[in-house]
Amino acid sequence: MLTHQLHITNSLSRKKEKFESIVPGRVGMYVCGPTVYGHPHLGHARPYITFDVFYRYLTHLGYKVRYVRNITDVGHLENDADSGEDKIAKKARLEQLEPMEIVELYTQKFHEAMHLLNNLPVNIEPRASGHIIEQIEMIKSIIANGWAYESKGSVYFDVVNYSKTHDYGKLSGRVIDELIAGAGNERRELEGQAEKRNPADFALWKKAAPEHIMRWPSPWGDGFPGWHIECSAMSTKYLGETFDIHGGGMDLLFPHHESEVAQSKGACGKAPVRYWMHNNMITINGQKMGKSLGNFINLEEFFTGSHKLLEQAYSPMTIRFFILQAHYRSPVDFSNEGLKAAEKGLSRLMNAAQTLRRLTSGASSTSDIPSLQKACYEAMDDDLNTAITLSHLFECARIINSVHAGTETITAADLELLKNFFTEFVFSILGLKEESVGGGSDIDALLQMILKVRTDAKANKDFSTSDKIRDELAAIGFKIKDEKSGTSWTRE
RNA sequence: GGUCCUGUGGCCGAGUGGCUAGGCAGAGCUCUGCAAAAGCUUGUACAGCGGUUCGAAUCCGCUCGGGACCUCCA
Repeated sequence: MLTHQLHITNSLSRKKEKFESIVPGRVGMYVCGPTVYGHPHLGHARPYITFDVFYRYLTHLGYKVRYVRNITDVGHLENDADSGEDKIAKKARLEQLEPMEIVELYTQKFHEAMHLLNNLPVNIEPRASGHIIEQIEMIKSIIANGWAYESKGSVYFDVVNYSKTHDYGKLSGRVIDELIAGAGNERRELEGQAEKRNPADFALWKKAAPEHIMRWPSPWGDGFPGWHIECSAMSTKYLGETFDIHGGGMDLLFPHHESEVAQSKGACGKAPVRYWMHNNMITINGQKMGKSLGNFINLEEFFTGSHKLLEQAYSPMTIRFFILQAHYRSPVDFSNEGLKAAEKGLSRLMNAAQTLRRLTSGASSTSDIPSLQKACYEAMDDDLNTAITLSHLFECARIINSVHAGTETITAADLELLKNFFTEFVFSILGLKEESVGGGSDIDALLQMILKVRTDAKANKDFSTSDKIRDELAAIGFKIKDEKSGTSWTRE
C-alpha cells in the first residue's frame, strides 16, 4: 500500500524516517530474542508486543514480512564470581539438569507467554546453538578481512583497528577514545582482559574452560561463541547481508547492536540494517526494574497475581493494552493503579466491540467515520503511535455507545466502514482479543432460558425473584445488564 | 565521571510554538423497579528559575528530580 507514509524512528539517525523497504512489498525484520535461562518476565513483554504490532501493521499494509527472532541458548557469560561459566550451564548445575533441558523448559515457557499475550508466531526462530557453524564461518571471514585476531584460544574483534576506517560507535553514540580511556572510575575487572590487545575489543569466540559444559570444536580449539556474533550470523543467513529492520530493547544498543554492525561490516563489508528500532524500558512504581531491587515480576506471576507487589492478577490482554497505551520509545511505569485503569479501559473497548456487532444503521451519520479511520492510520504511520490510535478507537467506542443509546445515528455505509476498520485495528493490528467471552452455544442457550424467566418475573413486578437470579448468576461469574433491547450477559 | 533520554492535571499517559489527546478515578445530570452499562456536563496540568518570541508547557540555558547505557549485563 504505497499510499501510506509510514515513518519510524531510526536509532541510527535518531530521527523519524520514511520507511521504504529494500525489496518493494517485502520486509525483513530481525528482533533480538530472549536468553532462555529463566522465566519470561515483564521486561520481555514490551519488545515482543511492540514488534508484534509492527509486524501485524506491516502485514496489514500489504507487505510480505519475514520476521526472525532468535532464541539465545549459548554464549552469555555470568558476570559474577563464577566468571567464565556459561549462564545456562550454571543454572543447569544448580538444578541438576542438562543445559539443553533448561533451554527447552524456558523456551516452552517463553512460547506460552507469547501465546497468551497474543503475539503471533514469528516466521523463523533460530537457535544460537543450531548455528555454531555459521558463526564460526563468519568469524573466519572477519579474521580474513583483518578485523579480528586470535589470542590464547579466543578470538577478539579488533575495535581500535576497525574504527580507523569505520564509524564504530555511530549507532550507540559512543566515542571510541572514551571507551578506550575507560572514563569511569568504577570500572569492573573484566575476565579475559589480559588476552585482548585493547580493552575496547570484544569476544567473537571464547575458549572454554575445562569445566565449561557447553562447548563446540572450532579452528581455535574447544569453545563457545561470543555474545554478539549469533545475531549477526543468523540475521545474515535468513535475511541477507543487508535487511530492513532490526529491533530490540534500548539496553541492547551498546554494546550488542553496535558490535553487530561492526561484525557484519567486518565480514561482508556492508551495513547490515537499514532501520534500527529500539523500545524503551519498563519501571515498576517509578523504580528501575532489576534483580537487585527484587522487583522483577514474571509474566506468569502477573497472570496469576502471585507476587507480593501485585494487588491482583492482571490478564495478558491487560498487560498488552497497558503497554500499547504508551508509545514504544517512552519508558513505561507499571503500577497497580495503572494496570487497574488499563483493565477497565480495555473492558470499555471490548464492550464497544460487542455492541458494534448488533448496532443498527439510520438515515444519516452524526459523526465523521471516514476521518476517524484516516486518523487511526495516521497515528500508526507516525512511528507506530499506538497511544494515539487507541485514543481514536475510544472515540469510536463513544460513537458506538451513543448510537446504541439512540443519541447518535449512523448510515449503513458508515456502519459498515466502522465495523471493518474498528475490528481491524483493535483485533488484527493491535492484537487485542476478548478474554472472557461467552461459553459456547449450550451455555448461551441456558443463560437465555434463565434470563427469560427473570424477564417474566420483572414483568410481573416480582423483583425479589429477578434480583435473586441476577445475584446468583453474579455469584458464579455471570454479569447481566438490562438494556432497552433486552438483557445481555458477560462473564466476569 | 561520560554519553543519551526524561519530568504533563488525583493516577497512567499522548502531543504541539498560539486552537480538544485518550484512559482511570472524582462530581453533577439523564436513563433504570433497583443495579449494571451507557450518554451528557465538569476538571483548566505541563518540575523550578531565567532567556528567545507578538505569543512557550512546546525552542535555548541553568538548577533540581528520574531513567538507560558506558564490553559480555533482557
